[in-house]
Amino acid sequence: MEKPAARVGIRDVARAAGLSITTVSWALNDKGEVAESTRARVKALAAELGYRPNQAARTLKSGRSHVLAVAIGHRESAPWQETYMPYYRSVLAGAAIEAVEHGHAVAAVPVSAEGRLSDAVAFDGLIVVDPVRDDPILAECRARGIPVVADGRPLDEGYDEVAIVDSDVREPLLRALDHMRGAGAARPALLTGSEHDAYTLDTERWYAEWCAEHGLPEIVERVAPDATPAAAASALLARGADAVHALNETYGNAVLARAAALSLRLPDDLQVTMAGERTSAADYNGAGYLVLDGVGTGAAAVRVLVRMLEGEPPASLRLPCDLILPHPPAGG
Amino acid sequence: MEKPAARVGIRDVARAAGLSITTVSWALNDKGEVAESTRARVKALAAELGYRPNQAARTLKSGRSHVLAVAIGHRESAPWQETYMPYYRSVLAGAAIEAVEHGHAVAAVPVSAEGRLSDAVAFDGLIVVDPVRDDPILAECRARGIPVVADGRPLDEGYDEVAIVDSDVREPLLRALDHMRGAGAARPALLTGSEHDAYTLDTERWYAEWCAEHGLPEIVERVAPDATPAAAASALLARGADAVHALNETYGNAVLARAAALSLRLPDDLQVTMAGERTSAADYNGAGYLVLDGVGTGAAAVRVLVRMLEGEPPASLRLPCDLILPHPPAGG
DNA sequence: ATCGCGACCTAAACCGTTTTAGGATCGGCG
DNA sequence: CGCCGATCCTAAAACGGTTTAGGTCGCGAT
Repeated sequence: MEKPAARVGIRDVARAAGLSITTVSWALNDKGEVAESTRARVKALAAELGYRPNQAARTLKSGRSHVLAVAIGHRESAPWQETYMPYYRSVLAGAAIEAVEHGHAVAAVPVSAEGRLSDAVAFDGLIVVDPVRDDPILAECRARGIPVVADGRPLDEGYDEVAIVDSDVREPLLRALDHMRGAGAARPALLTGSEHDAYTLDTERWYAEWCAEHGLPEIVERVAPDATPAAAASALLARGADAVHALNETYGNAVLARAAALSLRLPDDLQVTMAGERTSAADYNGAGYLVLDGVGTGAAAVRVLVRMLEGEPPASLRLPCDLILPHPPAGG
Repeated sequence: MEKPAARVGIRDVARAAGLSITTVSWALNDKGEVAESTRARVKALAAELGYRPNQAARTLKSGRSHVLAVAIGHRESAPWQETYMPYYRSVLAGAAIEAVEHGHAVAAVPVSAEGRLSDAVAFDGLIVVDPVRDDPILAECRARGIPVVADGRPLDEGYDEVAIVDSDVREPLLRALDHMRGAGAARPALLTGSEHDAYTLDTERWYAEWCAEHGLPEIVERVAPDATPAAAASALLARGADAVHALNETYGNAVLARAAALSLRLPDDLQVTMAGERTSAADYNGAGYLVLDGVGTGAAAVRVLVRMLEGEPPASLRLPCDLILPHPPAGG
């Protein structure tokens, strides 16, 4: 009943057309010198036969797989899953959607615990989210000559061949802090994490600089790798913070949850801002958001990477980062 | 300065070892009859030389690319991006992580507007999220003999070769409705969407059956393809609903936002449940959640698909779906 | 008639693996 | 001595495209 459905290859098309496979290949790819009539006939015939070129063969010959990889993992812990994965998967989805426009596909490729890229799948270029210090992935790509786009500045020096795509967080962060101070915050705090990436380190530094500039005490609570954000949020509020900026939504929501448990009212009793995606939660929960557009970042990374694959030099890109302040109280 | 970094291939290893490429291939892949000492020597040498097998060649020969595709798109509208993409990308991320365990990579492959799968990348099997009626993707995969796992039951009959992975929503949905009724809801409503997939249609049917069973009026508001969830949420509350179940988080958050704007208190003035991921927002916003575990679903789909690729018959899988009821009021 | 050239097409090499089919060497046994 | 089987290894044929290096033909110019 079921035919083996033998795949139709270029040889089948050539045989049916009474032509050589060279001519068929040329006709289908708009290359070489082929009579226009022949070209049209071959194309029609290929469509009729349901010819689909074998991508593996194509890749083998051309060296181009049209796959862009997004490195996943190197943080396999539960905290990573909970805290970083939301952003990571937005980047992945944004990259996937953008890649379509450029005739590429995006693959999530694993990174082993030791930081080696899986060679389970062939890819032309790589997107790395939040490189860490002494990042083994960057080193490997350099050795293998793989074009890389990093989302977030590499901490290691000398990676000139790596293009950087990141969000301009500094300015909106300062505005958020200014806003909370302007609204009366005397003890604005920072809820941060334990990752050693540029985003975390920069946020901490900018917060510290801002505190120094305004003569305010630094109140920093760090979520330890094996601790919960809820615990850190509790500790922070116990230290008398009357405003909190959280590094990400997981941490920010932990603060909101703790505030709700303590029956604190936003923004009168406590002000909260966090970095995170623009979600519909921003419409009702009374917190301010530094909008990190993961989808847009993934898309931008793909655009940059595609240009690099076309031979252009690495061109970094800084994305604007919006600040959404909490809605005024209803009826106000 | 920059060496061409000529890729080292199996021939280079063979030459260095003074062996044939066959022996090297066998030694590295633990196949064939190779002296154990030789095998070890070859492996060491390959590692030393930095040999990485060319996946395209491997795929060409074996017919296996070790890439699992997740079909993306077929809904390119802005509402899709806002409402469905969050779930979609959870599935994608979950699939990507699980695939690692099985030596596979996951690629997001585009579907053209006409519903044809891109052939930009080779893959061994496909995961389709929420197939629609007369789904062209399913038809194409059948024609091409590609193994498929559907997240959500296909609406078309006769796709026996397609394995189904979905969440068991019915039971927790009924419990959520019962809970709201038990807490005093006289006009429990449904905020639903316009997609023609099993999840949407089933939810609507179960709600209707539940209303009939309890002699309650059906209050259904549907977010039209070109309308905003906010408008639908407003309309729903204007119709006097005192409890709402929302089809997804985007819709549910629209209800919460509207409730906040009207200064309605949860759960006294309004009860809200929604289907969605278990996010940290559930800890503070007073709504109940039907936990749709997109990450877990993606992972399960990969497991099922991998087994199919190993030759086993399609085995469908139903995932349990938790119901998280709102936290009791603080201090209660 | 012959040459040159453009237009169109083809045979065969090539990409880097895996796999098939078949050596070579050696010890043991009749 | 000759044969056999076990053991370890190799030459060459795939896999399915793209590309290189021609080949043939017809026609206008010499």
